Amino acid sequence: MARVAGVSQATVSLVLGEKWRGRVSERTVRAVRAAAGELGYRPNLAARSLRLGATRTALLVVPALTHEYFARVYAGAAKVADEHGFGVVLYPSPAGIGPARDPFGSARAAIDGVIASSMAADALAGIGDGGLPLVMLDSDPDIPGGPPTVNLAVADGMRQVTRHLLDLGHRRIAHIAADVDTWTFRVRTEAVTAELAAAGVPAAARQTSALNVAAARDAAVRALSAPGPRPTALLCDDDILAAGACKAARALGLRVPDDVSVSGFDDLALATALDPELTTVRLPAESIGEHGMSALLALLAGRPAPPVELPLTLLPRASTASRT
Amino acid sequence: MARVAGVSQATVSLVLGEKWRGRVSERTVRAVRAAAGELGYRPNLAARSLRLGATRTALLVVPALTHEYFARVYAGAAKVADEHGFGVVLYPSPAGIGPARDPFGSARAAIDGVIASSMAADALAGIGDGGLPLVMLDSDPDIPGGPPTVNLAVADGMRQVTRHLLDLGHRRIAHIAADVDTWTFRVRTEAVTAELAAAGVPAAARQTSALNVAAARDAAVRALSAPGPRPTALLCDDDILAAGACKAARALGLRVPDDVSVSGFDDLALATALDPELTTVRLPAESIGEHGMSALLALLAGRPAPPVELPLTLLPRASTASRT
DNA sequence: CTGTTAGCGCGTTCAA
DNA sequence: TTGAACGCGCTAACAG
Repeated sequence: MARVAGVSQATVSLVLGEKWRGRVSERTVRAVRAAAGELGYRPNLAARSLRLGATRTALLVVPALTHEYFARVYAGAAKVADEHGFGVVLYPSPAGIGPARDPFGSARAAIDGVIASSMAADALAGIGDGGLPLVMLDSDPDIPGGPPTVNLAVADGMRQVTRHLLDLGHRRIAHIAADVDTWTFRVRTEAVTAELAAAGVPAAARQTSALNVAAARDAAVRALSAPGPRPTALLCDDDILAAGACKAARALGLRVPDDVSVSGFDDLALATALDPELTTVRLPAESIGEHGMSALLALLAGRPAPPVELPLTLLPRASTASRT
Repeated sequence: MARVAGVSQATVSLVLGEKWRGRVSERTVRAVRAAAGELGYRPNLAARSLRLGATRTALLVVPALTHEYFARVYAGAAKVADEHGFGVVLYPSPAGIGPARDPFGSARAAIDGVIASSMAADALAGIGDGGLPLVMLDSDPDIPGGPPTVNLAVADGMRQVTRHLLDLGHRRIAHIAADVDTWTFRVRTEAVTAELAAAGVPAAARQTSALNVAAARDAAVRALSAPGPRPTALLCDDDILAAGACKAARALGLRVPDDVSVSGFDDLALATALDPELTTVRLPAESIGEHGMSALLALLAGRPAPPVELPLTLLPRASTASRT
């Protein structure tokens, strides 16, 4: 207690709470601040939370922390949270390799609200959303009256890649799809199908794969060695899948992009680590984190949080080329 | 308040705290539990923390969340934390692109202890280590009387790679070193130097590089096009650097591993995404997280936490081959 | 075996 | 302008 610090106690609260407009004298304020500095005073968060009923902490639920995308979403959310005196704690959902089942057991900090990223709607039911303010990132926006959403223009991004391949003259395009049942991946498949149909090109042969390099390699081998004319382009749902596709091509003696073009999605660090560098679509991951946190903040303040949709940009690089 | 739930209040505390061995009757216990279920009762963490003076939460400080290694350390730490009713909150240190300066502002949950991973000793001074129990991961163990440490046998790992290249017949080995001033990287350089000297092989030409692919590529180009005989192997401090090295080789018209061998360190997902797959050293990331949390738990319980050193294993893959 | 009481550190309201 | 008193929800000690 900084009452040793000269004057009183409630005064301290006023000063450190910046609420002394016309209540405390300048001199006293300086005294309190000095004392607080000397004693290295730290307000007790637990007591403050108890009194205020709020913890100024948000929970970010992600399917898997090891995917670079979510680390960037976290960074974005943490940035704007910090600007408002909020904290963010991570909860890697059990759907991934996640350790715990209950966020209130794992990230046991008390929580004012939840931000869920790229989660299946039902996986979220497990979360203790007992009336907690909730914002959904990169999720199905079609729920009327549902929580506020911050979305990526995933469909448009996928359309851009498809068109890019089409423009390069490709007509036999295989789609390496992630077999993850979330909105973000369902939309990708739909967009590819629709865009191809609109161009009057035969529907893509589709192979599904788990989200890892080895599985993607196998899927791509299947796509490339299927009966009938060989695809000239492999359109992948994710950079990780694209990495597997490149390996598959090489294993079959095909060169990228000379014999087969490969495109990714996400623009992970991986995309430029590969050789040739991956044509892919950049996702504004930090930005979606920032918008998500802003929406949650709005919710907590009782303000409405209008839905947001963030644009994606195609990054043509060396892994795609004209059909020769 | 679950006192509406039948009996009393302190009784509830006992029941939910599993401390009613010979204090409360079976019947009452059932009544309390039923009521708690009906009312969807959630103990208030803030109040509990206030009363107990402990938050059962640990802070994990990492240099950068986007590096897959730290995500895995977190997963390990979170796993054992959860087993003990603890939570883990992440604090990406400002040294990286991190958002905030003060962990008590950013990850504002109150903290019982701190686990610092791969941090420079001085960067840690900024952390509010005001007498907080501290465990250091993958850090300089040479501080006597310092905090408990959990270390990786980094030197041994680096020795294994060096020996591997030596055994393959390489005599002109260039070292692509990360220019990050932390123990873990300093040790790598020392180990390479020592092992080469022990084998009576000329010291490695060394190029330093920031920890990203583009910088590594440039560094590797410098190493490969330096005056004098060209190195036949590129020994890299990290898989990311190795990815850059592979690109450099190819840009110079050299084949990996036929013309030049490349080795990495960390066994990231990247290592098997590349083609050829990277010879690298596997780091038991989850394991170091687990041991770190265990050590912190020991500290909090007043038990001593003996230093731990975890072994590393060499993973020979396709990016290294005999000198032809 | 069960209920009562006190106080953790803070913000706030009320009286001086 | 400031000090004193109350209560947030919980648990540990003690009284019944």
